Amino acid sequence: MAQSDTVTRILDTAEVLFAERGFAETSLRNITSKARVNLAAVNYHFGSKKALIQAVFSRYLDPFTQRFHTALDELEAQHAGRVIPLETLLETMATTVLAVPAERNSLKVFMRLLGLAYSQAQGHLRRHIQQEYGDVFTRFTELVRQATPDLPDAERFWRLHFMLGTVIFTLSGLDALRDIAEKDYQEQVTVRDLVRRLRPVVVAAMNAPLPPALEEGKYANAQAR
Amino acid sequence: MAQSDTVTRILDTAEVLFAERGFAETSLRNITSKARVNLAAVNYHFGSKKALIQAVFSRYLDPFTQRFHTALDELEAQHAGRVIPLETLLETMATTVLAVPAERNSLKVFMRLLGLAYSQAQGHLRRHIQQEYGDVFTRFTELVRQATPDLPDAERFWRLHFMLGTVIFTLSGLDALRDIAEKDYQEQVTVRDLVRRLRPVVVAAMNAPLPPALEEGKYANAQAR
Amino acid sequence: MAQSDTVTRILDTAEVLFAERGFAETSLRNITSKARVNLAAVNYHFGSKKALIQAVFSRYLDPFTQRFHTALDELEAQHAGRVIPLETLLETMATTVLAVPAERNSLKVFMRLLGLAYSQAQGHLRRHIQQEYGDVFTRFTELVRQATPDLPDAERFWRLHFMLGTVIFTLSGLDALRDIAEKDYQEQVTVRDLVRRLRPVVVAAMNAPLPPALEEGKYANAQAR
Amino acid sequence: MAQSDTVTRILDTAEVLFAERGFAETSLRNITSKARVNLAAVNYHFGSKKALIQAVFSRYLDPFTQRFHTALDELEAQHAGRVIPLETLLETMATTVLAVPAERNSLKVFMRLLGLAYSQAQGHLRRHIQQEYGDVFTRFTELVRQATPDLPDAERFWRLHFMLGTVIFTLSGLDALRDIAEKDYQEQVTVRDLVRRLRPVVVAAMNAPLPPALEEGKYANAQAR
DNA sequence: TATGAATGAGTATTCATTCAT
DNA sequence: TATGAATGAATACTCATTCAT
Repeated sequence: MAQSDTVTRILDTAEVLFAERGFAETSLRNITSKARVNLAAVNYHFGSKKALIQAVFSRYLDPFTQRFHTALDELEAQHAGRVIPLETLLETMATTVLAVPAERNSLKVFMRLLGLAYSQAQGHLRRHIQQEYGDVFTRFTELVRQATPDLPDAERFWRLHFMLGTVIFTLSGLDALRDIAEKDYQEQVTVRDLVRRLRPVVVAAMNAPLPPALEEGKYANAQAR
Repeated sequence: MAQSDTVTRILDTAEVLFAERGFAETSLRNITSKARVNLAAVNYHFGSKKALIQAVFSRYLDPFTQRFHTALDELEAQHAGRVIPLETLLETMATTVLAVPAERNSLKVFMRLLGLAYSQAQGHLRRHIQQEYGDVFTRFTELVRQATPDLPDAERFWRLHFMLGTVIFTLSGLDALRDIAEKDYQEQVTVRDLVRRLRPVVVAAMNAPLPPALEEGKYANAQAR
Repeated sequence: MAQSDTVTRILDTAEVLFAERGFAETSLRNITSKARVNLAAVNYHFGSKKALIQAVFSRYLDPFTQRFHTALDELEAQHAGRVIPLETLLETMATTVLAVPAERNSLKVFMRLLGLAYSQAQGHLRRHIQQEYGDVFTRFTELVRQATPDLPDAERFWRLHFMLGTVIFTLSGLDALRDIAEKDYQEQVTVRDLVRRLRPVVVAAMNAPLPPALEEGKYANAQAR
Repeated sequence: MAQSDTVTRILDTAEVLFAERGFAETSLRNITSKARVNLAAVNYHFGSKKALIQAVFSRYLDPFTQRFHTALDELEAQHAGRVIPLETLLETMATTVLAVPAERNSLKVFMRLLGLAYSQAQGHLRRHIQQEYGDVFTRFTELVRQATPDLPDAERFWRLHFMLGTVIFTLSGLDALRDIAEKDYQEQVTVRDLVRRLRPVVVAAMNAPLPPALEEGKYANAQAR
């Protein structure tokens, strides 16, 4: 069996099982037996379960970063120093992030994985992602800053994360939600459809009025942690 | 050791560990040894690990449902058949959901637990929550429907979930985000502060313009899954 | 099955297998299956393989240290401040060290274990022994110092270790040597017999003339490591 | 990469790792990765791990036997039928055994290996050494017999092994002992220095008075094993 | 009512060796 | 001649659960 075959089979199987059941709940036995590959193959090719998890993500994120950098290069060239509108930035982001999984017919899996990356206690994964892909996000955030000059920095930070939550939560839980939606509203829901619904919501959220300033002392007793 | 003591100690320890590391990553040994309780005590008092997980949630959700029903009763009485404004509904929801954990000084833990309930592969938990607490949510959703008569049902369904994602994602990942925010913007971030920031965003999102209608056939080839 | 039963069975089996094959070459499976005990029992009762190894040693060394301290107390009382002769010290040491394994009918095993403790790469074991039983040895060494006032400290240090080597090497490899000896010299060799043979050798070695002093510069090119 | 290169690299790395951690604790992966050689190379060039262990020893013992035979030839020629004195025999032995590792700057490694050969459960190794190099030892023992005509055969047998123990134990554990000695006595200890200290001790031990004869029946109940 | 002991099934990982190329 | 890939057996250890007392 050629290497690429085994490695690919492991990655393909792993990402599906991880997406279905989470990292801790998926054993290497689950993966290798479903992939019809020797149990030791994971450790041989990847070194450890942690490294396998990271490899699963890299297969999506490596091409993503590359394409996203290219896309941002083009946007900057087109706008020649002028500010790139927020909607354009969001649109580009959405298109690019969906491109790779769309080609691989694994949108659902990828979205679940993204959700897991945030919610599961895989510190190593968060660190890996931060370290490998932090730069693109920094570049993107800076462009968003230029597109929303009236938003205080802290407010922009939080709103970006609010929207990140919206998107990841929705797309990663898509299966369950879709089932309910189709039953209740007789609608066929596609990812593309959801993106259509998300756009006005995200834009409105980013442009929402600022909250009232904090009044001094008002929250003196507030329990924060 | 009195029973209530043991049971409480187990629940207190379990919720903290679950929140920190997730369900699968927390073993009964972790819990019982940290709670300084016999290893068999969990199975003795709760029957199984699954039942313990559900009990941890019930301790928050039982008083919540009770109070939320009461709060909605009062709102309906005050508005005497007229529509309750969306903002009032959201405000009431936020206040009630935060009340119980606030009293127990465990806001952070509760939010993490909520996030886990959605992201971790605990089918039994989702079913348990749906079954035990589905009624209040149905009642709330119906009131929201009356408050947003112009929103198509399907659109309202999705937007509510978009916002659920915003809130759960943000509050459950609060720790990490707070660290970044405090480092970058020298702001002390409290849960109450975040709720203040969330309000205008959620309202704006719910009131965002409708997306353009789907064009017939446009997505014939759309890859949905 | 009572605890003491399982624990004892594990210890009894473990010491025999360790003595026969070494630590690394003896798996927990070997031990538990031969002891007809559940595979998880070792980890339950001892925590880890390392801890089991240490427990095997403690079962010999704990009573040894206790008895040796008592024996030295008595010797000091008898000699009332006067120097205790070297032969008496060595005799007492030999008697005490052999007493415990003799009672348990496991002289051979104990001697092999002592040999392993020195030769196998179990850093944790050396540390454990040093830490738990270092004090008795220090006390003994000091008495030897008083019994051999003419020996330079460094010379005494090395000669004690020379003799330690003699004893441990011989007794721990006893089986093989005994087989050869019995075949070649038609002698039945008992441990007691060997101790009889060892005594004059050890005494002569300790009392051997000092080596000629090192001549300056003579070993300038000596390769030491 | 030339074969000799690979083979040498494996042997060089293996002996160091074996000496540091023992045979069982050193995996072929450890060796090949440190030697920067293909994992399969050991099995390819040596056939098995056991064969590699034997090869490591042969690299020292083959030249040793050859030289030792030559040295004994010369001694016998010089003494022309007369008895060769014990000290001369021991001196020759010591010089020859140290010559090869000294040339390769690996005295420490070789001594550790010798110690391991005796203590670790490598039956195949003991058999291999016995079989390949037994003859020289037999020849040497016979010369020692002639040099110590008053010693009963059995006594000589045991005393030779006592001294073997002294030497191997000391030199193979040299590192740890040296550290202690240098700390406590501010002495730089070289192998040559130790040999100087060993000589009078070994001679004295071989010439020690005979032990008192066994009294009949005295040890009838002696527990030998 | 509570617990220490025990257990069988499971975990990730490492091992020496083989094999196709 | 040499090697990357693969493998089956083994490793120590952890798991939730059960059971006798």
